[in-house]
This record gives sequence, structure tokens and C-alpha cells, in this order.
Amino acid sequence: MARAGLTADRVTLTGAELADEVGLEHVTMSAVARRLGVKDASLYAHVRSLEDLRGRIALLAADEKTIRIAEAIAGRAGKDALVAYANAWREYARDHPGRYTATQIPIRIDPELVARATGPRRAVELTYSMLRAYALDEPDLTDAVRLMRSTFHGFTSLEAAGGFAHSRPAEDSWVRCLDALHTLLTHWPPS
Amino acid sequence: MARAGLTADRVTLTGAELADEVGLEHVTMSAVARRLGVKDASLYAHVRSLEDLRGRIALLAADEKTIRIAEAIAGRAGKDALVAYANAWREYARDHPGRYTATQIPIRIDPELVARATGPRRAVELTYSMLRAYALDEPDLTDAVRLMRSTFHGFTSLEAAGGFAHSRPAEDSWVRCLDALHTLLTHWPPS
DNA sequence: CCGATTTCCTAATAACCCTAGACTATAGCT
DNA sequence: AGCTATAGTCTAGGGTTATTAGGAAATCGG
Repeated sequence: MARAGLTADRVTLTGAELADEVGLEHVTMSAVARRLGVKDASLYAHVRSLEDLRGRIALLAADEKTIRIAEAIAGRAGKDALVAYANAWREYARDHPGRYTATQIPIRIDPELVARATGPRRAVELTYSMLRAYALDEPDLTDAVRLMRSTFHGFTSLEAAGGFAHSRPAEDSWVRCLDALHTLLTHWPPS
Repeated sequence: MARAGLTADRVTLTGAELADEVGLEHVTMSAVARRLGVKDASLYAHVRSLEDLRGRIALLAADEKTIRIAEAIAGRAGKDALVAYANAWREYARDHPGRYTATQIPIRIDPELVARATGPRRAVELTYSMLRAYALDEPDLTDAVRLMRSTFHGFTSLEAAGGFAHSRPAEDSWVRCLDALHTLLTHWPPS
């Protein structure tokens, strides 16, 4: 009986792939086990529970998204950086809808694992870096960071849920929203 | 054996209450049936499936949220309306976290039921109304509507997920973001 | 090569979703 | 009041899932 060579990371990755294909809510222990050619019970040697698995998928997604954004904004500043950041965010959500929804659930897993995960923390730090050229001081900077993150998340989330099924292409609105955010940042604090 | 007096609406409402108390993902047919003092199978006379029930909760939430917003912005215009709208949105999400998350899932239920539901459609229309005083023309108006909705949804969603666990109170950033959006709208289109 | 550990399995329990078919309360009709 | 039709509820049961317990086999450190 050859071993399947499971690890926590492989289980997580399989779950993430499944999430992108069939939606996060259909990621079950059974489905992941089936795809890995293994019995359900075997997964519990690597993952504590289904909720734990979902949390790990969320952390994986946060890491991947952070890396993409970091690459996108490297060597850019100002509006250039803003647009690159936002597009990287949106494209990650498009490319990996299941993983992206995983990032929306409150993480309720092993705190030690969360502490070791650099993704979420670095993601916020990157947002601060991206705004550097706008030269904001605290607490304005934090407010601006939160506005950016809220808008990016809200837009991609509503778009994914089919909220923009109107006539006007979502793409056009997206470009316009980025223009607006740039204008806002250059005139911060709002008068 | 007295009848329990079930209806689709009563089942939906019970599910919604449960969602707010224990989270939407823990709303099960069994749990709803238990709360109603009824067997699981009895629910299927009123609701097609669990997914159908979730969809109905989403529609209920959309209706309720729309009503709250409509009351909030009645008789207001300009920034006054903007702030009232946004606060009503955020407070609904705070008061009914389970129902609010239900509104985020793509609705995949009986199209006839969706067509009869006025909530989601009216919600978008209300956003247009709220922006009336800013006197925008299409397609700028649609872009602005989408930006508003994205930001409101994104902020409340991130806040609910614990994304603003920083030092600065989320409330302060919220107020500042609304200032920013108002400034943006008065200078639209962004230069 | 041996003992310890890890990996994976079988087996079992409990919860859950959902269907089919039987039964019963209620409303309308005569 | 009785009869009938409808609709509301239940019992029974099949299938899936999450999770635990304990056993066997592959792997690894010495």
C-alpha cells in the first residue's frame, strides 16, 4: 500500500483548486480526499478539521494575493502604483474566485499558524507602501488605506456576485473609480 | 396533532434569526426545524432546499436593508443623504450579520421568486436617488453609484471580518471616508 | 536491521439533506 | 352536520458528510 505523500500544504492546495472550480462551499473533506485518491479520514493527520482547512485556504490565498500585488507595484509610484495594485487585486479575485471568497471568512484557526502567516499582515503593509508617494500623515494615512482596501474588496466582491450586470461594462466603471481614488488621494484630506 | 402554522415566510424568518445568532453557515434545515418544533421533512413543503432557503434569507435581507435605507434618506439631499444612506447600510450589517452575509452569495433560486423580489432592484435605484443632488449625468452617474456601493459594502464587510482591528477606531475612518466620498462626488468627474 | 514514528486504512457514530408515502387538520361545499 | 379536496405534518429511510478510534504498513533515525 504505497503512501500518497500527503502534507498539510498539499491538502490545502487541493482544497484551493477545488474551491476555484466548484466554489468554496462545496469544498468538503470527502471531495478533497477523493481528488487525492485517499480516504477522508486520512486527511485528519494533516488538517485538524474542515474549518481548519478553510482557514488554511484563506491564508494561502492571502499569501498568493500579496505576492501578486507586491510584484505588480514593484518599481512603481503614485497613480501608476495605485492602478497596478488595484488591478492585481481584482485579477486575483477573477483568477481564483474560490480562494478569494475564502479570504472573506473570519479566520478562526490555530493562532500559532496565523502568527506564522505573513500574507494578511504584509498585504496591509503593501497598501501603506503603495500610498507612499501621496505623502499622507497619520491618521490620514490609515483612513486612506482603509478606504482603498474597502473599495477594492467591495468592487471585486460585488462584481463576482453579479452585481454589475447592467449595460455599462464593469471594466469602464473600474477605470473611472481608480481615477477617482487617485484624485482623492492627491487632495487628501478631503475638504 | 395541532398544526405548526408554517409558511415559507415563517421558515425564512426563523432561518434569518438563526443566521444572525450563529452565522449563516450554521443555518441548517435541522436547526430551523428544531427551532420551529417541527421535523426536518416538514420544511420541504414550504422551501425547496437549503439553498433555496438561503436565497430567501438573502431576499428578505435585501428587502429589509432597502427599507431601512429608504427611511434614512427620505427628505434628505446631498451630503446629508449620503451619510444617512451609508450609516443605514452599515448599521444593518451590524444588526444582522447573518442576513447581511446572505446578501453576498449569488442568488441561484427560483427566478420567478427573484423577479417578484423588489429589494435588490430598489436598493440600486435608491443609490441613484441618493446621488440626485450631485447632478451627475450618465455614464458618470452609474460609475459613481458603483463606487458608492463598492465602498459601503467593502468597508462593512472588512469591518465585520475583523479587518480593522488596528488601533484607530473604525468609526473614525468611516466618517473620514464619507467625507472623502462627498468631496469626490462634488468634483465628479475626477480630473 | 530495529524500534519509533508517521501515514494511511477500516470501522463506526452522529449529523445532515432530501424523498416518498401515509396520515390528519382545516376549509369549502351541499 | 357530513363529505371532499387541499394542504400541512409526520414516519421511515437512503445517501452524504464530518469526525474519532484503533490497527497495519511504510518510512526513518539510529
